[in-house]
Order: sequence, then structure tokens, then C-alpha cells
Amino acid sequence: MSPASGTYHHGDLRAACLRAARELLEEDGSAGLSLRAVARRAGVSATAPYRHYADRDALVSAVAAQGYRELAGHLAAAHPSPRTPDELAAVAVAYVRFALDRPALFRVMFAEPCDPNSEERVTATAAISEYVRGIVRGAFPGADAEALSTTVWALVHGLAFLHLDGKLDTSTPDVVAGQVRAAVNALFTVPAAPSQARG
Amino acid sequence: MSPASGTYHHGDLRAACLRAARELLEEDGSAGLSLRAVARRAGVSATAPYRHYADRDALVSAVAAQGYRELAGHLAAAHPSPRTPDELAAVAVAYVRFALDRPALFRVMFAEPCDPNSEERVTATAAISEYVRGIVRGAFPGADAEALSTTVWALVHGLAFLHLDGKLDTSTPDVVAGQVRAAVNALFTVPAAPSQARG
DNA sequence: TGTACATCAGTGAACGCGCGTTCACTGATGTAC
DNA sequence: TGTACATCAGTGAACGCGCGTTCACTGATGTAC
Repeated sequence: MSPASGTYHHGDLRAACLRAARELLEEDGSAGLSLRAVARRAGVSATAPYRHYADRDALVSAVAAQGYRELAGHLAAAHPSPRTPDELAAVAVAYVRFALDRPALFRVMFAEPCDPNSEERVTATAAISEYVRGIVRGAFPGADAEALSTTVWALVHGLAFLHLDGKLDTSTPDVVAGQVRAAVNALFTVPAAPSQARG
Repeated sequence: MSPASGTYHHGDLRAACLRAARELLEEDGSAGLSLRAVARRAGVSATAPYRHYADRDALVSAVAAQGYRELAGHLAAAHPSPRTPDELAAVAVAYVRFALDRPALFRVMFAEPCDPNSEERVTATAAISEYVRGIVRGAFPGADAEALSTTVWALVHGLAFLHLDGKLDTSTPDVVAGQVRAAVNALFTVPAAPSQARG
């Protein structure tokens, strides 16, 4: 029998570090994400994580990559292939909710330049990017997919950050969802041209 | 004669600290923004800044507040009261350009929760928020101003961050401006409803 | 089954670092008379 | 104009801290025979 389910020393320190990092991130913000703190929380000596991560950046990139994969999962769960404005709004709500439920993780994912040395992170980043574009392409098959997908992604991404920074009311999940739906809906009801059209 | 134009000891350490902080920010990112580094760059002892800022947070908030005021200035310079899609796009381009020209400052302004203890920062934040909403209200006087202004701001804010994080091509200012204009324009040409309308 | 060995995950002491902040101080400037 | 004094911007030593990272090590596990 291979050591598949067995434990080897700690057992699975790599995963434990990731878990500890996620916890620290939400408790103390990204400033609290140090290798030493992660080791401490995993109940292991300060240098043990070096067996699994080359340095602090590698750990951070692994956390970010995991975040990207989870985000993709949440979007797919909201609706695998939205076609109507309501379906698209549901995906948008899931995106913003993800950000609000894991604010520090979301900031790490997007508010730091992506380390190009982490293949895992680069891959996960590209995947989420492609995923979002795919959704919009599916929703608007005839339109200029490139420009439109950028528009929709930017809109949703901006909504996430404005909520995160307290620029918009985040008192309850329903309030947030309502705002996101309204914003996405507004996209489909913008006057054909600004004010001069209304004389 | 009052000490209006005179120098008193350093002269104007408060402003010098702000200047040093801005430089450090763009050189080393927000991690490099320490009180000690600021003092060093201003050519002053490590503790001198405490005469002008209660603590590190106070300095950071002052930097952010200055950034908000500058951003408002840049937007107004692009167009004081946009009415057409092109005019609105010009303001959007100015917003994104501001972010790309001062990436670390922009991140400090938006990627950290606003410290509610800094009256200056809270004021500047509220001002830019109100300013952006005012612009959109002016451009769409008849529409649902609240939802629409959120939509437009989120779109532009999202464009800024996606560019900042390398999710969109930032190779030249013209390329960026083109993308922003396209996205804003897409806002006015979205199909009335997604794909089922095209059968 | 038992022994010898190789592997390598985790240890713990140690390094040098820059940080925020305190404190008692010094010394240049401004002001009252 | 000159002197005594008050103010307060800037100093410099010192504190304790947590950090990333190195290094030689130990000791549990897996493997070859």
C-alpha cells in the first residue's frame, strides 16, 4: 500500500500551511500572513514550511491560486452558463459575495501584482480570466465578445471592490445582491445615448 | 512679517514627508512606506515625523487623501461636465490613467479599508464618491441616477484594477485608452437583452 | 521476518534586519517687555 | 535695541518586536536485500 492515506511526520503540512494562511489572512489581513505565523498556527517549527514552499512569495501565490480556483467554482455553482440578464446577475452576485466573504483573500488575489514566477498562480489567473470571458461570450454570442466581456467583468470586479471598500452599502447580503442585480440590469437599460438624447 | 514664506527648522516637514511618502510608494510599493523610510528620505531623524503625524496610519491616510484630491482634479481636467458618450469616456480614460500612472498610490487609496479615524481621508473619500456620482447624474439626468452612477463608477473602477493587475493589455497609453473607450461605449450598445433575443 | 541503509520532513539555534514608538534632550525661532 | 523667556521642531539613544532565511542536526519512515 502506498502512503496515500497515511501520515508522514506531520501528515500533510503543505495543506495545513495553506489552511493556516487562509485563517490568518481573514483574521489579521494580508499583513498578518507571515511564514512564521503560518508555521506557528500549523503547530510546527518556524522553518518547517520551507520544506514545502521556497519562500514567502511561494506561499502567497499558492493561497491566491487556491482562491482563483474557488472563485471559479462559486461562479459555476451560481449558474454554469448564464443566458438571461437574471442568470448573468446571479453570477455577478456570486462574484461579489465571494469577495465580501473573503475580503483579505480577494485583496491578495487582485490587489497585488501577480507574481510571474508562480506557474500555479499564473495558470489559475489565466483560467479565471478565460472563464469570465467565456461566460460573457456565451451570454452575448452575436455581440463584440471581446469588448463586451471586458465591460461586464470590469463592472462586476468594480462592484466587488467598491463594496469591499465601503463605498457601497454592505449591511446585509440581500442589500448587496440587490445592488449588484440593479447594476447589471442597468447595463441592459442604459439610454441609447446620454443626456442630449433627452433634450 | 509672519513666518508665511520663511522656513522654521526644516521648513515644511509635513509637506516633505508627504512628498517622500509618495516617492517611496511608487518606488517600493506600499510595503516600503514606513515612517522611518520617510524620515530618512526627508533627511531628518526617525522620530521627527511624529511632530506632524500621530502615527504611521495618519501618514498613510494623509497620502490617500491627497491622492483622492488629485484624482478629482484629473477627472475635472478631462471634462468638467461630460454629456456625450465620448466626453464620459474621456473622464473614464483619465480615471484609469491616473491609476496606471500611480499604481501604488491608487492601491493605497482603494485597496485598504479606509481608516475612519482620519477625518481628512473620510472627507476626501466622500468627496470623490459624490463627484463621480454627480458626473453620471449630469450625463443621465432622466435615468435612475443612483443605480446608473454605481454602474458607471464600478465599470471604470473595475477597468482601472484589471489594467493594474495585468488582466488587460497596458503596453501603451493609447491601447489602454482604446480599451476604456470601447468598454464605456459598449455600455451604450449592449443588446437590449442577452442571447435569447438573437434566437 | 529482520537488519542496514537512504531519504527527507521537521527542529531549534542563530543571523541580521527594519520597524513603530517612547523618552529626555537640545537648540533655533518667536515674543514680551 | 537688547535681554529674558517660552515655545516647540527636530535629535538620538533605546526599547522590544516579528520577520525571512541559513544551517547543521535529528529522528521517523520507507526500502533493498
